[in-house]
Amino acid sequence: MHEISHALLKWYRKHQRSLPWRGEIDPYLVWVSEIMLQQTRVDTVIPYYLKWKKRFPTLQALAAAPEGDVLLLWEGLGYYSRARNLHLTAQLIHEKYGGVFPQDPNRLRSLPGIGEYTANAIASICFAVPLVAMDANIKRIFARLMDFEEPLTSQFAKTQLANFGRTLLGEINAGDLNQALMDLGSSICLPGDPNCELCPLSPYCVSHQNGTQTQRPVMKKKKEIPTYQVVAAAIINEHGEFLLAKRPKGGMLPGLWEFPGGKVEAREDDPTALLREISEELGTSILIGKKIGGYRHAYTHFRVVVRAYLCTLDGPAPQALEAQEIKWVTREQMQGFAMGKVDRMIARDLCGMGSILL
DNA sequence: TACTCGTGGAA
DNA sequence: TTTCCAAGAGT
Repeated sequence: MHEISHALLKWYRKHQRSLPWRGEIDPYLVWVSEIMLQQTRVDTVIPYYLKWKKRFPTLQALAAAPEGDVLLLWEGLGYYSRARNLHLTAQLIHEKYGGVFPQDPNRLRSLPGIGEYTANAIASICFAVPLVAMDANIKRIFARLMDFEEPLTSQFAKTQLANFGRTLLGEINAGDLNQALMDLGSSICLPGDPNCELCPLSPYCVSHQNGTQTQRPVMKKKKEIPTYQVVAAAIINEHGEFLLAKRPKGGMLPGLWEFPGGKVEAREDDPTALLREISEELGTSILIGKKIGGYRHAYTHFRVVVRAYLCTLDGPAPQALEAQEIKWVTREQMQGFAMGKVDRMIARDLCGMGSILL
């Protein structure tokens, strides 16, 4: 074990990546980077991290910001509850901890959006607490080093991984170990086709010796994902403003703005579905005009094919029956409202349409 | 335990 | 085009 960590740190000293948050010890910034990096690639995170650091340089700046600003900066990163939890936790630390980041992993763990991984990452990197931050990279590396033959989802597997990590850690600095393993996992010990020839740990890797490295870790097969047909209405009023709805809490994309609409049910055509959705969501009716565009998008558990139509109101004033809030906004104002990918594409196409006539 | 929650890049 | 899946958390 001692030899493994020695070989790893020797490799890390030479090959570690240069990243905007690498070497950072301000727990606020380490926290922000760790949250952004959850399920998200480094190359995607970097521009967001730099923007964030500029706009919200301190925990106090974040705590004082309006939620709309936070979501707008986050737009495009996905998993938007991360942004709301950052905001929430900043306010919580500001109020309950006097703005000082807690160091105790258990206390960190109790904050919204901080789970076991992130708590251990912050504690190890900022405060040298001796804990392994068990992310997907580290699990994969450990599973290969051990040639672990089962999926990693069981409690038994988690115990095995934790024991292996504790032994490997020994007296090494945990922040260095964690970041070294993550760099190795992202550049050498890749999920699909690991570069074992370049790996400093291959002499100690059981799956490499057994030739099973591409089969580790054993993954459970995932179920198929459905595709839904969806319609959306860009309702324009006499001032050239469009109706946006703020999505409800609890579902997808909470707090983000969208064009009203929804799923086309079985045996419905687009107009029928759209009129039904507008009635349910806004308590009014519309006239459906020309098609703005068609959009394909893949979420984690389903795909959608969205068709958006230019519409006008044909009934009483719309009410926010399901949305948190509704608002008439000009095309120019729309970029100031945080949206998911599909609605942003619709908004973009709307802006490219020039003068609009039904 | 298993499912929900986004998006984009790579193969 | 499709599939995979990335520094996970919450329920």
